[in-house]
Amino acid sequence: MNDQKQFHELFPNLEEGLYEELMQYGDIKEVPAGTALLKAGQTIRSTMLVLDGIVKLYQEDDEGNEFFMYNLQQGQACAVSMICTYQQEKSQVTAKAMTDVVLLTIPLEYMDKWLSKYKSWHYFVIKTYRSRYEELLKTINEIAFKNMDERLEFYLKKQVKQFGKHVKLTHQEIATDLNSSREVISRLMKKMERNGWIIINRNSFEWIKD
Amino acid sequence: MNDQKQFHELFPNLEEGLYEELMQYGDIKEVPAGTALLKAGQTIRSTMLVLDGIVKLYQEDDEGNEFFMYNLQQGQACAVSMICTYQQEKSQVTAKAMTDVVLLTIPLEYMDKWLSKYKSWHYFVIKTYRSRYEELLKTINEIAFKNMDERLEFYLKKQVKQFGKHVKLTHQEIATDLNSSREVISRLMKKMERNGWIIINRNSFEWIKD
DNA sequence: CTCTATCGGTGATTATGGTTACTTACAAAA
DNA sequence: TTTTGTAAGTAACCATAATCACCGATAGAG
Repeated sequence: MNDQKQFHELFPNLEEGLYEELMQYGDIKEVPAGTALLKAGQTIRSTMLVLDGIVKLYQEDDEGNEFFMYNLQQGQACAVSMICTYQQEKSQVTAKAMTDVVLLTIPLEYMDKWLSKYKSWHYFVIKTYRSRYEELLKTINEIAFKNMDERLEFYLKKQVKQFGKHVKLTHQEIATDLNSSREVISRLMKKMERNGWIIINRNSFEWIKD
Repeated sequence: MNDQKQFHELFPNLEEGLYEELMQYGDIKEVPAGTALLKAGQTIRSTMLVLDGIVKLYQEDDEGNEFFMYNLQQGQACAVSMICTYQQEKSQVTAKAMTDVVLLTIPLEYMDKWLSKYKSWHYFVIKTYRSRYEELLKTINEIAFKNMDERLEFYLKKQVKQFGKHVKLTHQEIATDLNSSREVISRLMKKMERNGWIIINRNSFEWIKD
């Protein structure tokens, strides 16, 4: 079975019985790009594993400002939904499908059941926490110690790593992610172009440095 | 036994056998205020539970700038050391005893053993991750969306919550925690004093608002 | 009691990045 | 082909906070 095979590759090192239960009780959902998967303040009833596509996690404040945290891609799980699922808590963050996305959603009750039943599930959960925690540490590092030009470079490189050299983002979208303004991003990107790091196109840019 | 009793209160809802093992294999360490408990780049071999005192967790960049993340107090555990312990990874953060501190350190091998053996330990680990992750989210919120005056207020309130109305910190120490400069903090605190929020003393301040 | 080190207060200046206000460029719809 | 909407470029200006320079206050050390 194709799904089964692909699943083994995306999430390696789980126990055989766990794969079966994941297939049996997990719910595969296909959502189009742009779908909101998690809203700040919402109560969460299931955990998400990403099978395909890219999901963006970001913070939103009361005035509607946004701040990019990190992306999830295939083979990764949403730590926030795990965390919240646990005690049916409310999310502090927002998640959005950046591309068409295929998800495996796992109802709350299995989260808990599998933790005692499958050691590999336990490790998976821990690993998910750890890597997301580390992403947040990196993000804090950026925002606490660096100026806008360095933060922009870090951000753009991250996008290039995920989407390839040719990234489809407007200056406005980038500005929103960095909680800056379009003019500032345009200025800085123009400078990067003059320095031969990128080529700016309408609605996209191409990374040519390194 | 006094230690045993106190331990039950600090870390409630663990299994009886786990309390015994914690007592047997955990190592109680008393360290004086100012001790570095975790250094960025260091490999970690044990997890820490805080029995008494306050431990500060902060980031440090290459140029020696600091940025305060959160404090741990009695009844809390260090998520970073749990995370790093797991795969013997290197710490990205620094931890320091802010007061005289009593710790229970747990060697790496028991971390893992207890996860399969005691369900309550499992929950404890998960809970620790969750609450620290949420602290980081709040920190990101502050730094991403707020100005210095609001961040300072948030920071000072946090200290008051932990140390009481009378907090012993110099302006320089506060500035370092917020990765700002002493002059900026002095100015803002003077304004808070004029507004009747605090009383400034040499080496300390008192919170009088609310 | 005096000296010295540290802490805190404050004005002036500067740098970073946010804001305002247009302009130009492009692409799809009419 | 003209219209219209959105993206991007740019200059001028402003706000926040970092930096520089200095002074006064206070607490310990001698």
